[in-house]
Amino acid sequence: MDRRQQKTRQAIFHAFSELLSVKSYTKITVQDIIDMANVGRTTFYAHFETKDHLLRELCTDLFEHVFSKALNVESTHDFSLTESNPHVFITHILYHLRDNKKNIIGILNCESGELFLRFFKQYLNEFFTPYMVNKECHDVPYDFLINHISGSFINMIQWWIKDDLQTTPEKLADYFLAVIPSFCDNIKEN
Amino acid sequence: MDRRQQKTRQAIFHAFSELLSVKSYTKITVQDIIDMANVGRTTFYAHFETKDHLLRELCTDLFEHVFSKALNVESTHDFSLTESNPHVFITHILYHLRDNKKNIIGILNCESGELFLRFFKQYLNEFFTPYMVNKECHDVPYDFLINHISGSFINMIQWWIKDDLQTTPEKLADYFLAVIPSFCDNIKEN
DNA sequence: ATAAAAGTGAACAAGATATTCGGTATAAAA
DNA sequence: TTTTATACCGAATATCTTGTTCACTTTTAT
Repeated sequence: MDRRQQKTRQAIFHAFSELLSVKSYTKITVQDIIDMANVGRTTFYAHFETKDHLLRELCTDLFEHVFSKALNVESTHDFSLTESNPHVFITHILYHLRDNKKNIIGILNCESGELFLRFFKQYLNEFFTPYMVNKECHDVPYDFLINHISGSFINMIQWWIKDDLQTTPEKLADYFLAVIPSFCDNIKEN
Repeated sequence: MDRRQQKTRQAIFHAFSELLSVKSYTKITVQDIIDMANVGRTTFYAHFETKDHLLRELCTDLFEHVFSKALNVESTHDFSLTESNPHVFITHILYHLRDNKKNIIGILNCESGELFLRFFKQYLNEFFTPYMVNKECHDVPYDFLINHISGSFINMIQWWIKDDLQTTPEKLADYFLAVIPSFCDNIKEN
């Protein structure tokens, strides 16, 4: 790929990321982005169809990164039977989110995280699914439960950010597992 | 208050409500609203500073209504010691939400429910607080827990709407209580 | 060296927000 | 009933944002 393309693409991503840590997504204009990225208007639209597509790609990159690492851990360890695994993975994800603090804060900060959250939830659903397969013991529908777990995770992240990421990932993972019924069994055996 | 004011205000609210059941909040323009409400542009801005303020007021009205009814039940019954109360109240709220289906769907439908959800959560926090006072038994911070419960409720509503309100309020209240640890104790004694 | 690809900036159309202003209709007070 | 205040009207306007077009320049690859 052309070196110029990479550079502009990176410049746009970087500018967008910077802006997200300052103001919320809806308030950011394309003008803001191209000013900060120092690229032409035409160039922006050559790379990204709309501002939404840019966000979409940023989210994809971010989650791909965060979850691939988490899933690497999963593949190097034999995960299916180790009882503390959910805790390990959750902690990992939280660490990676904290590393990307700058990006996610702007997206989640109070308003307009819909797109981000939809992405996030999608990844989480996929992520949590393996832990759910044999948990039909609860008297609630499967998709209600998975929705509840993923939603609770996201909700926790928002709480975390509002608290300015004071809580450690380990402690947060504890809280999460303590409050989610499906995983309670696992954690209480420790 | 001037009769004309009431009429236009009501017309705007009604138009807005109608539009919300057709298209999502962000897609609705002020032009749409004043066309449907059949009022002048100036009039709209005389009543509401911005479109956001209109939504804000609509939300306030809605929640005021929903929760006041729920709290009425609370005051007529002796709530503090009846074990099935949480279930009764939650069911009530769900019924009222279903009655206002038309309004909330447009706001929550996929995008841009931030404002609504913030309001909702605020009310829910207040609502759930009395049930929390003596529940420090869990090994998670109090505000984490209340955030988790309110968040789970909202998350459930979104699941419900996506499912086109198929589930009955009673069943949904069951699911909710089954999945929320603080209330598990109550429900399991039945 | 040259053709292909990428970037530039200015201009433009379309659509939305929010304000202004002179004039009209209506409600409440005299 | 007349008067007065105020709510409403609608057209015009300034401003902002998005997304496109076009003629031109720079960079990369062969």
